[in-house]
Amino acid sequence: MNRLSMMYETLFEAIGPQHWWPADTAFEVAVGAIMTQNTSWINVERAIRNLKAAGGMGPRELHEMPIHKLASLIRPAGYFNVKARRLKSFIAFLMSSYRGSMERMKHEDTGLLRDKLLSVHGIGPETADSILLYALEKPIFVIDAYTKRILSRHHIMDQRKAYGDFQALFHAALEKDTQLFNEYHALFVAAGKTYCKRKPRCEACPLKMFLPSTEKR
DNA sequence: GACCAGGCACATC
DNA sequence: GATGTGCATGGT
Repeated sequence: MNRLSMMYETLFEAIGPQHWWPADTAFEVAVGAIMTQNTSWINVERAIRNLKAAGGMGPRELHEMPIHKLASLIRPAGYFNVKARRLKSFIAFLMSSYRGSMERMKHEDTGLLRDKLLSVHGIGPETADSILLYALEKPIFVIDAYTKRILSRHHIMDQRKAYGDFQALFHAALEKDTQLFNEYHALFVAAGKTYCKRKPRCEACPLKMFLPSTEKR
């Protein structure tokens, strides 16, 4: 059993299932993935509530909504002008390529779809992979700031290495299992929030057993 | 008041 | 290819 598998088992035992992604529909996952870029989830929840209250949490509704109205509704999520444009770009792509249907998008070849998502304005590797894994249930591992930080703290890979380098590590070490990837990434985020911020709390972290003994602070 | 949060596009070297 | 900057709200 490799180290990444053991870290997963350890986190799952300690923290338990995270039940990601918190959303009612695949489309809502995608919207949330764009809005949570460099933003705490609590603020995204407010924005999603605003959209729902305005009757706008669907591809058609958001496609027809004026961009300035969209921006004002998602204001609590921050970067609202930028994100309104990014949401519009994704929805235009969803409309033109899949007639507004996440289900039709799901039937696209995964590798090809990833390339297409990456070509949409405002969708980078993490957002694309979040949509693939959490909205479309494809076995693609999502790398985020917490994942990089935790692996870097454990000297498994330097934090400044590229997104793809981190992702390759997981794809090589683990079975391509959607449920496993779902849970593992969510556990990294949960563990990162609690134990691995700028001021780490390694003494309380379930992963401390994987640290060199000189670094357990 | 500083720092941070489930990134990305764009400019510049 | 690597590095720097703008985007913005809300919590600690």
